[in-house]
Amino acid sequence: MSVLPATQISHIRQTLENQIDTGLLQAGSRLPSDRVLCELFGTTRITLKDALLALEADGRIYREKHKGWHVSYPRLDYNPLYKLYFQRMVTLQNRSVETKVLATRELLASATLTREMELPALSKLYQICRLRYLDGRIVSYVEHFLKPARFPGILEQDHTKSLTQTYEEHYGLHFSRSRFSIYPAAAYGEVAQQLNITAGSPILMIKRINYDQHGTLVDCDHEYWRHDAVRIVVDSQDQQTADAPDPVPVPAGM
Amino acid sequence: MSVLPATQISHIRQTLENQIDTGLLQAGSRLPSDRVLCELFGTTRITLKDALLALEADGRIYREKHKGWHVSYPRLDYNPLYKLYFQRMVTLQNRSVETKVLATRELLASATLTREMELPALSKLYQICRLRYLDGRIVSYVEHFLKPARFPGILEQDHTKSLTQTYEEHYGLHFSRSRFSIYPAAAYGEVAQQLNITAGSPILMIKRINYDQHGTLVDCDHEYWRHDAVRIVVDSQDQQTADAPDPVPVPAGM
DNA sequence: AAGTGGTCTAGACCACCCA
DNA sequence: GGGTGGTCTAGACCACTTT
Repeated sequence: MSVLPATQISHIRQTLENQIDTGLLQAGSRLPSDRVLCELFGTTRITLKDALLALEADGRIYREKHKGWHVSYPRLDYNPLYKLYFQRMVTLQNRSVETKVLATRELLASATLTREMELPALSKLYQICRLRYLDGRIVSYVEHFLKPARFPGILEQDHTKSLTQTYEEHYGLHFSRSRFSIYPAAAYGEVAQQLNITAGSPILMIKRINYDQHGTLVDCDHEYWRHDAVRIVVDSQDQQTADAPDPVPVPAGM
Repeated sequence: MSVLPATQISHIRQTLENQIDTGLLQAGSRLPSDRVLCELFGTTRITLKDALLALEADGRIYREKHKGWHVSYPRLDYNPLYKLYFQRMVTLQNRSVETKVLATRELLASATLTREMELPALSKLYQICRLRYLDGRIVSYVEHFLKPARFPGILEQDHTKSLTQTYEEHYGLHFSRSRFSIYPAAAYGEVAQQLNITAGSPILMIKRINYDQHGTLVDCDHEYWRHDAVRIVVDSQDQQTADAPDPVPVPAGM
């Protein structure tokens, strides 16, 4: 009764999707090599790749460079309104997180950062680069940019645990406010390398700007997420934000 | 002094990106046809396509089926905490929105919807399908699912203006709370067709469940956004949500 | 009717991973 | 060293849009 797929690509996609949905292919399990799949579906590597790319775009499968295609795991719920400990957000979902520090350095703020953090020209920043593992798998590459004046000596500290916690314990700082900007993008260069994905692969970008208890902008971070690993969850219960004044009726016809 | 790109793909990508950044290619303008670009870069259509797909994943260019590649427009800021009128959110950014109603019908809730809306088995729902245009371009395909008991006769009304407004004016309803779930996905079938994109193209999925002033779940909607057309913006200013109790310190080493 | 993008074939070589 | 995925070539045919 069902309509036959119009193309080989959608046929391959639907077949694999079906095998995943019915549990024949489980989360984390590896698909056969592309040459084997080509044989299986009687097609060429390019056609097969188009089907796999569509499943990747949909977050159903993922790949690590030179290590084949795997079935994706359930997404982590990321709630931007749950401000304090990222680690706690993860453990509440019965999952585990690890953090690896890649580098800490002082640098000159780029043009984009200068704008985003409202800095004067030629400002210096501290940068902390980290890699986050969810249940043992790499899920995000994170860059923190800190205003040096507020965090003397922080580059020498241990950053494998929560940075937010370090802020509180050593600098008496807690966040009163964070501004998030979230959008789909692609990974290149260092980011793609660290996430172990092909340049040009889709990711989810999460940028965050943080203000301390005095309302002062103190740091920001750029999180590059594997796009199949996360879901943004927001609950607007009885909230009214500053930039949402009393609503005015909109003219008809809009 | 700069490192030469390792591959043709990244060379093509960087060249086009540069032309866009410097304004030589402006938002909305069409790239030359793929055969012309192949000639220009001395490569084949498949290699060129890989480069264009990477730029598409990054939201720099977009395509309409059989109509070529175009430079993307600036993203719309979408603030889930700004609850009331979507139309107003758009006009505040000095942009224009239009809505086209595609279909209205009564249907049996799917398994997924039944779970998401906490319905008993075999429930009926009203469905309203709409297409949203931002500055004249299609940006999202939206499906609303309404609990029929709460909205008698609504299928016969005009849905080209704000649905939220209709709720208020005709059914004395306003939202006290909305739960959002946002994640990257791919477009297939009806969605891809209406958005005029190729099946398997990346999109941004925004699911929303709405509660009225009595805290009762009344409707939900599924928004399929062109993934380069939107950015999620959240400001957590002094907010504490119900599912974020007093934070407990996390054991060291997490 | 001409031109465009979408799909598809049948190969090749290389870089990287693992045994 | 064998197998894998990533890159790349040089074509073909079809569906769709535009003129």
